[in-house]
Amino acid sequence: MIRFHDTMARAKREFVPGDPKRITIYVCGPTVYNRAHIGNARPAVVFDTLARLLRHVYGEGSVVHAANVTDIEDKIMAAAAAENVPIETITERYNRFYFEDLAALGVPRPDIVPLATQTIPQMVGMIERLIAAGHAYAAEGHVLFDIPSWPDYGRLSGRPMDEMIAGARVDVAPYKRSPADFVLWKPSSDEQPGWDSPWGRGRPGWHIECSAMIEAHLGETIDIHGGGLDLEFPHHENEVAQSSCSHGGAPLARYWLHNGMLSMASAKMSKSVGNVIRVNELLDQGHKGEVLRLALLSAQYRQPLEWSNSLVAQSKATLDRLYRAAGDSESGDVDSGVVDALSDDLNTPLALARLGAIDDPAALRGSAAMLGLLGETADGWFRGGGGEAGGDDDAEIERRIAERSQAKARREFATADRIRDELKAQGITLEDGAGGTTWRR
RNA sequence: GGCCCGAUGGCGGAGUGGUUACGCAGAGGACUGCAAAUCCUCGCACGCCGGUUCGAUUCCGGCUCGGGCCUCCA
Repeated sequence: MIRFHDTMARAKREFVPGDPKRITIYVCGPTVYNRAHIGNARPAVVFDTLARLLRHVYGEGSVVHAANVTDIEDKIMAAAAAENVPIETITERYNRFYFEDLAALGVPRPDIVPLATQTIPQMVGMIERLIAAGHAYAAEGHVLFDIPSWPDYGRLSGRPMDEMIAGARVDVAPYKRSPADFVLWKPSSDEQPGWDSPWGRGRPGWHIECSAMIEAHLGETIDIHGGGLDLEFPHHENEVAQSSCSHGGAPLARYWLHNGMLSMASAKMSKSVGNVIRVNELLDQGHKGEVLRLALLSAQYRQPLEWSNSLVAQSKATLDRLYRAAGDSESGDVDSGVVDALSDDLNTPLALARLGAIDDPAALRGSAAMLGLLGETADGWFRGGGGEAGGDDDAEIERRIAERSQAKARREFATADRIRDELKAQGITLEDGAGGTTWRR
């Protein structure tokens, strides 16, 4: 039995998909105007792991995993203006970087990656239905969602609606009927990107994108909606309102899963605070993507996670040990203890602990795949990354080792140790085993 | 201010009403020419104050501290 903590229910619930042959997952993706930091990568890694579990349990072709890319947004427009280029230049660049970074973390491209700019007609259609149903209104070129028209507003995030309406503390635009009403569509000037609509040339608000993309690609009610905890309000709350109100009250998602935030220096990692470290920076520092992935999975996904050098170092050490244990074996059966741990609200730390207890190298490798780990050979893991980093190539290393072995055979240990020290200086560690000497970088 | 979450050993991090992980780091031992790796052993914890209970780290209440959302945010 799989159980997930459902934000809407505020409790763990047994997972029962609407259709076990087609389990639908949607995760809010990036707005592509700069490079992803490691905090942005957490939901991608978490929900990729979730998809791996579901595919294992329900069958390879049973999961449809979608994650959007927001490629029209005011920050993108600002970035494009700063470089004096069209927004496509910005969005295509960072879209590509985003999936490159994720690939390094062992996250494959989701099955469906809709672009906001290619879903405009669906958004317009949804807005029209919301207006017709009395849940939205047009005013001064804008269209706004009418929050008082939807009594369930606030249920997901557990906020009383009347308080929110009364407590809006930002400047309230004059065209809003109620302070908390949010924008579905806004007008664009001639210079700004825009699309023709019944309300004039304009562009969509952020929240409607996800609702429309889910409707277009996955249907009215999906099984799992994921995303960062910081999106719970207002973004997800608004999605619920838009989708339910345009679908005659049908729920948007059966299960809402929210991952906790990554922090650094004890504060949430965020661009506005500036305490971010980008995925590509970490990779450039020589950390392998799999190490970063393990670090992200070292805490259960709902918990906050403090990012630090020590976390990365510990993850590296753990992975080294796992690779040594796995050796060069083929991938074998998945350990049921690992599946059980993941089935309990994706308890990755417990799954990792059980992984470490597996004796059989093939089972270890097969089980690690559930977490997206141990994806390469042990040789590749320990010896890869050489060559261009300077130092000897593999053949030269082998020659030096042979030289040292001969010295050892003559019991000239000073010579043997000198060779070992010289290799050590190049980052090559030797291990004398029963079957001869092995080495790793 | 409102709403919500967390507090476990040097560090990371599960879990449990009564013997509790696991990893990293550390100590000792085996092995080794010496190392490395591996194996064995060891030490160290459940924020504070009450309550319930035969018994609480685990349940309840209060407190303190930390964090998140309420504005863009994974």
